Parts: sequence; C-alpha cells; structure tokens
Amino acid sequence: MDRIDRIKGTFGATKKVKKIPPSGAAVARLPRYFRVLSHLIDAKVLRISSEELGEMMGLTASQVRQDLRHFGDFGQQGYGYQVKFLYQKIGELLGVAEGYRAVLVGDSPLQEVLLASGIYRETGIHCVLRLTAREEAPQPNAPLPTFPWSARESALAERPADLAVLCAPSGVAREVAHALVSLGVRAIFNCTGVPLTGLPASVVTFDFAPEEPLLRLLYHLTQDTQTKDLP
Amino acid sequence: MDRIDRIKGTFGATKKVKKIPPSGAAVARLPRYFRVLSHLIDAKVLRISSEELGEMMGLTASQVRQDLRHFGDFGQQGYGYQVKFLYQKIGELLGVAEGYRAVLVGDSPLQEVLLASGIYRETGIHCVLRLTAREEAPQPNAPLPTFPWSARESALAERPADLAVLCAPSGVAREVAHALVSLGVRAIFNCTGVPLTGLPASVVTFDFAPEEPLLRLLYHLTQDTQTKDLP
DNA sequence: TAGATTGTTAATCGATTAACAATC
DNA sequence: TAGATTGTTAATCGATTAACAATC
Repeated sequence: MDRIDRIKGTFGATKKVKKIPPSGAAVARLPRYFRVLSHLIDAKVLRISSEELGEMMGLTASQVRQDLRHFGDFGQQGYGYQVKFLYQKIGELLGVAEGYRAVLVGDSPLQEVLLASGIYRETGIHCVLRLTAREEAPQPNAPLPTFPWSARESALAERPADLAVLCAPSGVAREVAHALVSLGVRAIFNCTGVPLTGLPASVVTFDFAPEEPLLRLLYHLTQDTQTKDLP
Repeated sequence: MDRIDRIKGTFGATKKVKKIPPSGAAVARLPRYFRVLSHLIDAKVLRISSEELGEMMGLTASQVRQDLRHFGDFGQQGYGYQVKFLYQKIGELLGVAEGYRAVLVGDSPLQEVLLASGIYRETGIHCVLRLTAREEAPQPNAPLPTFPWSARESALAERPADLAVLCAPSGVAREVAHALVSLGVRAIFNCTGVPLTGLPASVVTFDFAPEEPLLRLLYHLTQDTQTKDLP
C-alpha cells in the first residue's frame, strides 16, 4: 500500500500500471489466485515468490509475473509478493470490496449449503433478501429477511440487489430469471441446471455446474488408463 | 455410427481421425459441449450445425468444427451434426460410458445435494459406497451401502472405487484423502474447500469451488460499472 | 554490497479465425 | 443437380516461455 503510494509519488499516478489488454486467460485465473492466497493467509505465510505461487497454481513463475503485471505493480524486486497485499489487490480487482448485494431465490437445499459454506463472506457478497416459493407470511426479522415470490416487487424495491443466486425449479427457471432482471438484477448465478437464454446481453450469468469438473476428472481417468495400457 | 464404419471401411480404420494434439483448450470445453448437447436432446433437437452450436456455446462455427475435429469425424457435410450421436461420442471421450465407481466420503449436506442432483446419472458414475464419520452399525442394505470410516478398508476391498467425492471436514481433509488413495482411489472430487497437497502425481483431483464462478460474476459486474461510468 | 526476485522484452508456441475446397 | 455445411488449410492473433536487465 505505501509501496504503491511511493511509486505514485515518484513517477506520477498509474504510470507503472500496464495498460495492456487485461488478457482473458489472466482474468480467468484471478479467482484461483484469490483462493490460493486466501489459504496462504490462513497458513500465516507472509511472503511468496512467483516461483512458489506458480507451483501452487500449476503455472510457471514467468506466467505468474505476466499475469499479475497486467493488473498492476504488486511485487517487490528481490523480495517477492506480500501475500496479504496481493490478496487485497486481487480482491479489489474482482470486486470483493464493492459490497455487492444478493437476493437468494428459491429454497432448495443447495441454497442452504451455499449460505452455510462461507462463500458469501469470502466473496464480500451481502445477502440482503430471500424469495421463496412458499406463500407464507413475510419473515422480515429472520436472520435473512424472507418474502414469498409474489411479494418480489416490493421486497426488491426496498432491498435492491445487484445479483441473484437462482435455485428455482428447472421448469420456471427462465421465467424467474427474466422477472428478476426486470426488477433490476444485473447478474445471475444460475444454479438451476437449465441454460438461461434470451436475457439482455448486459446481464451477466454464470452457471453452477459441478458436473463439469466431475467430467474432467473422468476424462483424465480415462486418458491415464489408456496411456498405461498402450505403451 | 454406421457413418464412421463406412468411412473406416472405405479408407481404413482411424485414417480420418486426426492425430493432432488433443488441444488443452478443446478438451477443457468438452464437458460444456456435453451439457449443451444434453439440453438439445431434452429439447428434441435432432440436428445442429456448427454455427448454431457455436452460438449456444459462445464460440465461432470455425472453433466448433476445429474442436470436434480433434477427436474424430463426427459431422456430415451438408447436414451438420446429429445431436444424439455427437452427445454419445463426446460422452465416450469423457469416459461416461466407462462405468466408473465412486465412494462418497463424509455426510455433509452438500453430499446429499450432489446425490440428489442427478449429476451421477448424467456423468455415468456409479455410487457404490458411502463412508461416514458416524460410528453406527453398517447399513449395507440402505439405498447406498453405508459404513463408518473405521470400516473403510474392508468396505473398499469389497466395493472398490475409482474415485472419491470428498466432503470431509476441512481439518481432516488431507489425511482422509491420503487414506483413500492408499486404498486404491485414483481420483478425488474435492469438496472440502482445502487444497489437497502432497498426493501422488498420478492421482487426479478437481476442486468443487463455487466461489470461482461467483467471483467471475463480480468481476464482470465491476468492469461493466467502470465501463459505464467512464466514457 | 551481494543475492534474490521482480518487471520487461523478444521468441516460441498454441489457439482462433477466415476462407474455400470437398462432399453429402 | 444445387444448396448446405463440414473438413482442412493458411493466416492471425493471443498466451506462454525464456532470458536478462532493473532494483530492492
């Protein structure tokens, strides 16, 4: 922090920050850097070199330095990277510090699992509201204020959300997604298993799809077996 | 199927199948092709062109054709790709047809959610055994035979598993993973949140990490906001 | 200062795109 | 046959690697 300031003071603001394209591949790796750094903090590691960090991520030291260089000037020559500082900077890049607000839609067990998992704390997301399919009286004093879907309009008016974590049944997934967007939601974490089509291009969606890493696992098992069998 | 056979008959076996490197990027996309094709089957789509498939996946038609070409000869000129045939072939590549056997370790709610989600059916994985932390009498006649962790050795001897879905508490994650590997497990789907280090290189691991797509979501929200604010 | 490690450049490699010939 | 769409090649683009100078 004071390091960056010194550089700014010496050379003028942002002079050293590369204006090179934020490189798709590097961006895609940021969440994993963030996760690895979080574990390093837990392990009380204060300092890490591009060499070590690369090894933990399955990347070369060169690649780590190139990646980080795209986003700023985070290292110290002859020393490496301060774990906490880097973690914080990457968090800022990702938007962890922005205090985004989420509405949790649907009351599947997955919704509970995610809520209990700590990912909302880790990602800096504030869960502000829950909408359920059950037509019960609103429970605005529950740990997380809960309203039935029919009250979505007033509920979201009072507690606007940037993003939705969508666990609706697959039959109504698209319909619910469109309704949320029309109420101001700009991003959807889609846990319905159904691809969300027809949304405005400005709406960001990402799918919760655990079958993908599982299938990659199978692919490697399959390749290993073939490799062992053949030679 | 008979198409491939005809080609084989005409030009000799595997002649047309490219021996080009299976291209990391293309391999990484296979699970998503598989998922999209599965939805097309549900929607009763019989035939699809590289153009349409590309649009659904956010790729160009060229890219789709290049991707698929790495793995075989799946299309028909002038026609496109038969959805079911392509789905089946990609499934074979991924190992869905191999009938891999999984041991489910730990009884967190996430384990239940995954079990109920249908991903094991979709990926062709047979769940053969469950190991729990609870020291109860074995329940070998439950829908999924369940044994306490202490009985792991005999349980896995009787029902060997290729892979483990690991939902152990974070404190013991590494220890449990090593024990499983020593009992013959060759791949681990790691849902513990803890990075698994020190395992033999031959063991494949993939992490269940929903915070990564969530963080990518935030990143895009953040970039959008900045883009809108600046110009 | 000497040692370490980043930042940065240039070279290599791989992946994507575009265009078109092959063929269903 | 004519139309459509793949398979395939070559050109472009982007990402990774390697090497070293800058600097802490």
